[in-house]
Amino acid sequence: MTLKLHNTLTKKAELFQPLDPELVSIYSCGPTVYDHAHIGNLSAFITADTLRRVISANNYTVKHVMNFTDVDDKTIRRSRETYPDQEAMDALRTLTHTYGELFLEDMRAIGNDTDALEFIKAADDSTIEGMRQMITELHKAGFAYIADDGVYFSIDSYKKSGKTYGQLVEITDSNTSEQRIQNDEYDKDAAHDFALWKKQKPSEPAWEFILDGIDLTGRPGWHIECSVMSHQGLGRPFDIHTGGIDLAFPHHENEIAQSTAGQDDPTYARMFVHNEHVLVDGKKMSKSLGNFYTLQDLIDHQVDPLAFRLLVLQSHYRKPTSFSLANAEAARNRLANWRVAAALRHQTHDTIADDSEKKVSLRAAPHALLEALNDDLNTPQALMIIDRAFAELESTPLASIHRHSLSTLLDMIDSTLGLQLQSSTPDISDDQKQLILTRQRARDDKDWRTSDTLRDTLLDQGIVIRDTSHGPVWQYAY
RNA sequence: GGCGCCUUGGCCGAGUGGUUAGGCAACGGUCUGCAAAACCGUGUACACGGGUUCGAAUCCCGUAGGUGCCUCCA
Repeated sequence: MTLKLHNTLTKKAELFQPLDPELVSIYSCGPTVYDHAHIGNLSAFITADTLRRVISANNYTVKHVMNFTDVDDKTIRRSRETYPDQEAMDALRTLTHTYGELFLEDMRAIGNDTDALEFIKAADDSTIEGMRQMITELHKAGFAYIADDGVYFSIDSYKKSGKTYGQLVEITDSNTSEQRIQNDEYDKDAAHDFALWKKQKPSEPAWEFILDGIDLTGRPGWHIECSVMSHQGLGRPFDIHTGGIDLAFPHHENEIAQSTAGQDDPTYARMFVHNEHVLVDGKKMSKSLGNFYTLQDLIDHQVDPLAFRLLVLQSHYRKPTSFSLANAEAARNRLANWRVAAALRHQTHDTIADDSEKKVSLRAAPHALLEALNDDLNTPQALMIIDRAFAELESTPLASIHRHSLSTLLDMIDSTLGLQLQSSTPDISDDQKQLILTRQRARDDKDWRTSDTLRDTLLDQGIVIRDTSHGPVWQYAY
């Protein structure tokens, strides 16, 4: 079993070989916690979660770090608007804590395992201290310079040290708006130089920072946050860096530059795995276009958050996903059908009447599923395998379905795809089972009135009875 | 302007030189105490124009349309 992943650094699918076979290291760019996440944001985390699940399914132990960007322009601006009476720092903490918690709720709702993640916050004291140290080192080594509004990273110095800027996205003269190098002491030297640290502006939260005897009290730049947090969480280099494709440039490119400037090892992360966007009407879902849905919007439209997860998994992570409520409904129906199959495990047995070779797809499915996922997370292929296996179940009498085979497949689905088919379909109560038996006896006696009444009773409890030629089968009503 | 990507049947969405992807929806039929389900059947799919090839949705060139990044963005 070998796992292949597409690496943005090489633009190719590569065999995944961890630096340390005992512990795979993954860093995922997390949310900026200034507002509710929209479902486009969430889709990136579904991809990251699925990636970790698949690596785990290959029997690796994984350390998966995700950051909270809880200090930047947007969090500061929003916190001042929302809590104008609080001190700047308190307002920032209040706002980011609130949305951080809401984010975690959304994560769990869409099936992402937050317990498997280690979260690091940019505004934590230890992170800030790490950033001060890193900036100080970069400055000492000549890769950073002090301007009147902050500290900048010099891409020119970086390139002169023999490193490559433009590993993820090709940087050409024509797509940089300006690349003249002027050694002004107090200005951003080149258009692409980016801020490592920004000096405090009036009524902004700030942390002390003295560099080269100059008081630079202020706050970190965006890119340095992730370099420091990944370093603190995973060391350097680490195995896989994930994020939305929009982060490839400049964010990840800049992370690479900061983290490898002056280092002997030119590697920051071995692989970058980037997911494509969720589209609405063919356009990227974004706050600025206003064409976004939050998870709550979906719930208001009766879309199960896990159906949204299935919708995301229905398309390959490196292809855009078209979102519409109609598509969400299709995913919801597909998930409902899968839950019907999952509920069958309570109605089957470990010993089966006939062990014919009919259930080929069911038995082969767990292995085929992992094989598909190991092929650069080919979730659409994986879903097809599941559909085939479940379709086979529907035409198979309960007595001929081996419970163990079904449970094995469900375990594989839930562990790799996180669809929670089993926890969403618990067994029915003994009373309810008795009702089904009583109803069946009434049917045998052709007492339709009693049997229909009992069927309605069960329906009121959310359970649907299907009378097959092999006897009654129950499922949850959706 | 620079660097990319995309265009598959009603909708979504895999495939990527020759063999039915799959889902959702729709229509017809069988079965059924009723209901539900199930089962069987039904769709002249690969943007357009050239080229390569025994053979192209798949490779090459061009055209059209769409879209992403280059500024905060998952």
